[in-house]
Amino acid sequence: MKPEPSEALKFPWARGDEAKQWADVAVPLPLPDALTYAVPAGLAVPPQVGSRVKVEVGRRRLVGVVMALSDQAPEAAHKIKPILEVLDVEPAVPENVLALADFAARYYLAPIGESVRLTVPNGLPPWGERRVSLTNAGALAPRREPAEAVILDYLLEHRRVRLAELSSALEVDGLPQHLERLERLGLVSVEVPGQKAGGRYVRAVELAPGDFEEQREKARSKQARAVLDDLRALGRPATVRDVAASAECGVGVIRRLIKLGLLREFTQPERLVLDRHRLGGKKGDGDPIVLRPDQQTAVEALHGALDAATYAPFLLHGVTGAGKTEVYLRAVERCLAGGRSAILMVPEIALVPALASAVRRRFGRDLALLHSNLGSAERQQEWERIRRGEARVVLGPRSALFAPVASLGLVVVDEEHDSAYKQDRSPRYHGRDLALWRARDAGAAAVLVSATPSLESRYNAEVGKLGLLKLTERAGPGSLPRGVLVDLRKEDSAGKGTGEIYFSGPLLQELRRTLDAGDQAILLRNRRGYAPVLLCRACGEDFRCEDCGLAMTFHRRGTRLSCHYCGDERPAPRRCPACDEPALEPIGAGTERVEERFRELFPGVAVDVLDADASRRTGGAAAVLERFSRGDTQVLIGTQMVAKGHHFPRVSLAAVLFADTYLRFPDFRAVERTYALLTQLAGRAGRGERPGTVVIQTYHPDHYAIRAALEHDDAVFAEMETRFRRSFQYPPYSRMILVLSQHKESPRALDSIRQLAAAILRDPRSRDLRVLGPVAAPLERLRGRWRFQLGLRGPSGARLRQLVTDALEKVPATVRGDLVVDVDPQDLL
DNA sequence: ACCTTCCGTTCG
DNA sequence: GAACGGAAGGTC
Repeated sequence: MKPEPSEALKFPWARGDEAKQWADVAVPLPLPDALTYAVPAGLAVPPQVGSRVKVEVGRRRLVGVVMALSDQAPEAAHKIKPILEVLDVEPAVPENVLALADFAARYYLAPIGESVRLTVPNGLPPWGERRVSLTNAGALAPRREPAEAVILDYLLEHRRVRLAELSSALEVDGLPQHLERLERLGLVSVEVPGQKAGGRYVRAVELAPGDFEEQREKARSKQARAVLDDLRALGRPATVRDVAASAECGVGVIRRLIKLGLLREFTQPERLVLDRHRLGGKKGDGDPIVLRPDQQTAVEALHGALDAATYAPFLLHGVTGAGKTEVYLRAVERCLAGGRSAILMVPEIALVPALASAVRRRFGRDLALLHSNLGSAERQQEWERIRRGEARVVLGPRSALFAPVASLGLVVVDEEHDSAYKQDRSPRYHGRDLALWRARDAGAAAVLVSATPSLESRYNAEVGKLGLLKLTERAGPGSLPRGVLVDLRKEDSAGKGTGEIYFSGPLLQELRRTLDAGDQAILLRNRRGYAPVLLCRACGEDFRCEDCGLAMTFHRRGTRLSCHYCGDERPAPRRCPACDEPALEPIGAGTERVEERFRELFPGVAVDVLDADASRRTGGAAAVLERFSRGDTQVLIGTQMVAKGHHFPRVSLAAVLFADTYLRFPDFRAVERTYALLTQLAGRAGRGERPGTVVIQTYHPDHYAIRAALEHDDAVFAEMETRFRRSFQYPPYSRMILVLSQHKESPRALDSIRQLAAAILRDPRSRDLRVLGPVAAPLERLRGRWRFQLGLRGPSGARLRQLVTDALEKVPATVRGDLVVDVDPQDLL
């Protein structure tokens, strides 16, 4: 029963929100909207907007996030279930982040729950699946509070238990709050399923149960007795290392005691030490850099915007090596000085270890570093540091945009043109575009940074939506590299085997010169594996993936065939299984084969491969980059990863073996991608004292993207590409939505997309649209499902989204289930 | 008559 | 996304 307003006046201590009896909760299911739950009286903790709550959905128990509270009963006729439990004393998600998630869900036509899931550090895994265990500190800590003592002692007994078990075994009120506190104190660790556990496990020992004196007799040596005495005095388990140190004995003594059954050994998660991500260097290292005038101008513009503390978006455009990083790092400093926080986004943090350590050096403990290798507890810890304002600089990939930063003053989007900012599953959000939304919402400055800005950002700068900050010179000693164009049409093909990648005469010459001078070289080949096709010369069998219908890539390492589209793998046969002839021939070349060929051509030269396979194998891309950076390897062969923003002063040659890989993609952004990749690659050469050279091998030597990259003529590229986009009405001169229909029965997939197309075309508002399709998608079949797509272009994004939303509602639910909507698509595959 | 599998529906 | 239930198809 809700109190009348007059009653509330009579009881002024009654807080307003106590009257809220209904809560809209976003749950991790693909439902368009939040579900309404009742707020039962007598909850230990009242729910607030942003609180995580446990609720029943159907027969399942899930964790959701409260989106809104209301004192008005919902109109709906269905039953309303109660909130079972409130998991956070303070809201886990600040309202501004919730607003961002809500906007993302609506803009990208995605389920609210999938969007809200991004706002909590480890998503919203099913309740009860999580496992709780004790850390060292938890085992050793004094028991301060009865309820927590019960929890800790239970864990001491049972090691590692499912949360559901813990909550049924212990009759502890407010278990989640206690666990949350204990986890914050580092006494327990909560693992989230499907994610790497936080920290490593260490061995720990405790006294075996039984009579102590009796056992002490069996110990025999003085050191062994000391071990037992110490452990008894401690009263808790301890790590092997700690015991050994305290008893001043070797680990051997302890091992013997375990064998004798006097000690019990077990493993437990190591206490989290985030310092393992410390990247060297201390705050304030390094010489102060003197800015060039163009940098100075940019910095002043940013400082002005930060001081004004209103929304101010910029495009920072400058050639590679122009010192863009220094400019935005100074902006971050100014932002901190003004008492606000900054988010710094990069496409893939694993590929920029040098930037990460530079930022660490500069901001020290102020930095929260988010990356995909964080365990769940580590991620949570970083998220907490941000929420409490301990860390005011957040460095991470697109997901960092959802960090619970309280007073945001600046968002930086480095390499803003990079398509890694677009998430390829729901919600299909673009980190750069959402960054601008969040900055505007927070009254913050935003800086999009690139040497090769996306056409969208160039356009926005032109129409005044972004303030243009241009850096025109290259900083430091390096000058722009000399370009060498190799026309593959004219090259003598006598020297190359079937479909092999070709080291042309000019490339070999440049390579020899570089290696003789003791310099380093980077070779780009944008395909991993040994050969994209394995072909039987006798019968024509070409080993296609059963689920995708595309040729599987041959990997010589491990002799496997792998489908690069669905990830399926199988052993590669030695002779053709169809005709039994030993006539299998690898056609074409990926990084593995380029490496092989290189070793033949340059025996003894230290070479390394950087691609998805290699970095999985050798302990991460960072390790490969580190070896190259130290000079342990002289040549780096790899996929587009090698072109990212690394700074290697000793690289004087960068070459792309086949520049046309993207050019033929049926995608209007193919040219832009090629240009950005080639320009970035060229930017790797000649960053030190020595002048650099870039070699481009291509069958399209006259293409403007290749010319512009070779001659560093950004204006020419921008003009040509703008003309193309404008005359064909492609983004940014239109807005686009791509709808994909997929089903394992091809006619069904086609029917679904046809129904949607019909619903759209029936709508009079579709008059000014350009409609492509329905047509078979470029990847016609993927993971066993046939794919058709419908491309829609129109002058207004909002109207386009509305039209699609309405059409989706008119179509039966089964049809809708086959469809995937991509707003502002980056890839048309 | 009974069981298994597929597919569509629903979640407050 | 996944659990449920009805329909369809197969089995004794």
